[in-house]
Amino acid sequence: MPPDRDGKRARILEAAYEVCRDHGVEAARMEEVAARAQVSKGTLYRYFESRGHLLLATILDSYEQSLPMLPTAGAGDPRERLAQHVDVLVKVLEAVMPRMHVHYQAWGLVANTPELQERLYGFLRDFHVDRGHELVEVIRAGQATGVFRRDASAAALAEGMQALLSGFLYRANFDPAAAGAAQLRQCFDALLRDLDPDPRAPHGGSGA
Amino acid sequence: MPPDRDGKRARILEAAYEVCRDHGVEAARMEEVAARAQVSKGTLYRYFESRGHLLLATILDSYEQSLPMLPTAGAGDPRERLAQHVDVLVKVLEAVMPRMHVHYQAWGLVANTPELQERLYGFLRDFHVDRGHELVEVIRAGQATGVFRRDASAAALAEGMQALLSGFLYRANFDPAAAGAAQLRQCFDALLRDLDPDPRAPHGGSGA
Amino acid sequence: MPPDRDGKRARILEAAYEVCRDHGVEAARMEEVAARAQVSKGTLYRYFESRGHLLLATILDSYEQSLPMLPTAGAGDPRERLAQHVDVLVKVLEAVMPRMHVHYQAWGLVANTPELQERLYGFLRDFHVDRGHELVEVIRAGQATGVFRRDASAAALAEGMQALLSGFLYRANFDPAAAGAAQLRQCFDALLRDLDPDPRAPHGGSGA
Amino acid sequence: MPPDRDGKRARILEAAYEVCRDHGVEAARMEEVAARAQVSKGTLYRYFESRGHLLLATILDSYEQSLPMLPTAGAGDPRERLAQHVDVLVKVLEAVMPRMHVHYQAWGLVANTPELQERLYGFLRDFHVDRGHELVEVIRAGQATGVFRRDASAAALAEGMQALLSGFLYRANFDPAAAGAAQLRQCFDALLRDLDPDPRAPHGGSGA
DNA sequence: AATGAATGAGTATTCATTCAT
DNA sequence: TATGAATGAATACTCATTCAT
Repeated sequence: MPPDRDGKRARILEAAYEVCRDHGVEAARMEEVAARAQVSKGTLYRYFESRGHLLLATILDSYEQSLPMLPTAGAGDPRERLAQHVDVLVKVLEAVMPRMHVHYQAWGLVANTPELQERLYGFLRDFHVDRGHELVEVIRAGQATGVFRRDASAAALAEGMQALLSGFLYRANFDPAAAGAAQLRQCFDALLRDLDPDPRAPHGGSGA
Repeated sequence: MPPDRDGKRARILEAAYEVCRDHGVEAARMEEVAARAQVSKGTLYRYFESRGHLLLATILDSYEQSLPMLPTAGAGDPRERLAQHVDVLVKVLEAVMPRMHVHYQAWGLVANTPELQERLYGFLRDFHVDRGHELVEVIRAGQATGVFRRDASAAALAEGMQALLSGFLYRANFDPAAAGAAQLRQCFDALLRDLDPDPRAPHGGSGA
Repeated sequence: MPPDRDGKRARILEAAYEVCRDHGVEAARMEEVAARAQVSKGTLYRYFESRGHLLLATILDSYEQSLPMLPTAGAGDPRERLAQHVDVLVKVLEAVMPRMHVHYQAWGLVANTPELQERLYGFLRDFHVDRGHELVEVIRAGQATGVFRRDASAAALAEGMQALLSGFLYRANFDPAAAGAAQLRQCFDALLRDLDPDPRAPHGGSGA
Repeated sequence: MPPDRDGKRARILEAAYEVCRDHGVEAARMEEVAARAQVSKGTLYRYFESRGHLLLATILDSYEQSLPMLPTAGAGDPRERLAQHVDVLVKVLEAVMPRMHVHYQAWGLVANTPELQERLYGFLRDFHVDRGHELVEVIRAGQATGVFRRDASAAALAEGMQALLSGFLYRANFDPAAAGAAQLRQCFDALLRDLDPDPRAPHGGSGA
């Protein structure tokens, strides 16, 4: 793990992503990655322990790069903050979708290397858990102030929101037309109507 | 593709699934599949064009085997029929979850073979579309009879239900505790509360 | 370890020996061995676990092939039997000498593989121990009948004979002129004069 | 080849020997040698042309270091001088034995480089020839004064002594228990008994 | 002189696929 | 039809050596 003198590490990751995108993760050859990054094969191994480490790093890096900034959890109208979250999740769909083909191939990559598998799983777990906490917090804030129905399960809704996003990303792989941003937004609206205070009032969400 | 004299084809598929489950899809070797199926390697190629074809068939077969019977779309109380659908989807989660690792690992393999990719994607697309139609039909039936809120978007709810299931299956890979049947059911409940008839008149909310 | 249908195993060992002789053991490449044996690289691995196993087998096989038949330990004049042993050891020198360059390279080959090292060491140990027992037996027989001096140490002489041979083989590597058969025979004569019964009588050995 | 400012050359040779001893000659990497010698890899190449040259120098240096001072050929009782030689050879066995593994492993490496092979072989040849001359001289001196039997072949005995030592060093590699100092001394005794003056007149035995 | 980052040639091994029996 | 021995393409990784700093 050298201190990355000339942005080599970044160049390698970029090159590796391109190769994965063009040929598939499994078919990505170290030689081509090196050539695209304009470094030698040996240099690849100064920055990454093995092909598996490089490719997983590439995928995770690509994942993070494609994630828009999450809304900073601040004080404000919970309804507005939740709407911001919805906006972000929809943007995540749009940003990550083009890279889903590469991301999904990570599952095959890590299957035979416990260390890599644990890294991938840990990354995804942490990501979901963190985002889940934020969502729960926003919902609870709204329930506290009475703008959200108090009987609704904040946990279930937070998980549901994330599952909707994941489900759309999954489907985008093989049916992009059915997994668009507008459709996801509609699903969020339907799900979050559960938060409308009784007696049913118009939902002030981000609906079109 | 001989007509499967002695159940050999099924034996091969079962053996292939077991090998994939035990060693990972990528590490599944034809030799071991043949040995487990008690046939020779040559025989494998009488039933399947290539390793990729066998693996894809294994995934699809395993997918189909793990799907409980979908409720036959019949006439009945739409609320009850929808509840049956929910039950089935939850059961699908439980049935498919143990096989998700294998399913996901196949992604990278088929990605390198356009023919196989199209077959996998087509299968999944059709599967989702068919199930989506059934769900929409049930919801529309309920809306027609007035037991479901008419302003709700049947399409969005149908897609949302499927996305929730897919999202849970995705998350079950790396965080099984967070993706259990009870949690999925809660999400369905929250989402489908959107169908509760509005005591008041429609007000032109965010529905399409 | 297949039953060696067409003498393939022998062909491979022969080819491997030739490659080792021509390029050195360390530089022997599997590809060239396969080409010379007129089999594919894959076939090499059906007969030998690894390059190391193949090369060690080659060296040991070559060692055994170059060993003349040892005199059958039978009843007879111990002096004559001992002379036969001397003849054999001298023949061993002549037979093994051309292969010493290859044999000595075995030491580098096995250094990093405990299994192979143990095999090589065991082979050499057994070989020396067995031959040592035969020599000791012959000398003791002569001492029993009085044709050999009883105070001589049979064990020391047996070990000395073998050490002389090994020492000549060692020296033959870098100074073949100094390690010829005639010189070895002279050394044996000098050493075995220790067996002449006192008072000193002419030694009836194999001296020229 | 700088004049070895700070004992760097010696440090490098010592480090190289240790690495060879610990990991085997073939597995000895320049990087680790440099690290142990606390110099950079580049410095290694200021003192030694190549890895092969360094390794050969290491072997030869180690060989010379492990040799106790040979008895200075002076005037004195030839029997005593010969006994001193025997003592030295036995000490050589003890001193060199621990390093034999390294010495032997070098064989395969130098075999691939004619220049290095010739240097190693020349070194060993010279070493044996020089020592042989000393031994012959001592024996001849004793024969001249009559303390050694005149018919004995000084050349054969000198070669025999060296061969015994080499043979013991060889065997020590794989059967240390059988190649101890006491056993070597016994062999020397048996061989050199050939020098005992014959109480009776020479009878034209096998001597040259 | 010293450093150590970068280079890139070199090769054992695997395993899907074939085809003679 | 079934077999399984034989094939051989394909590739990650190492490490001696160099040379810009």
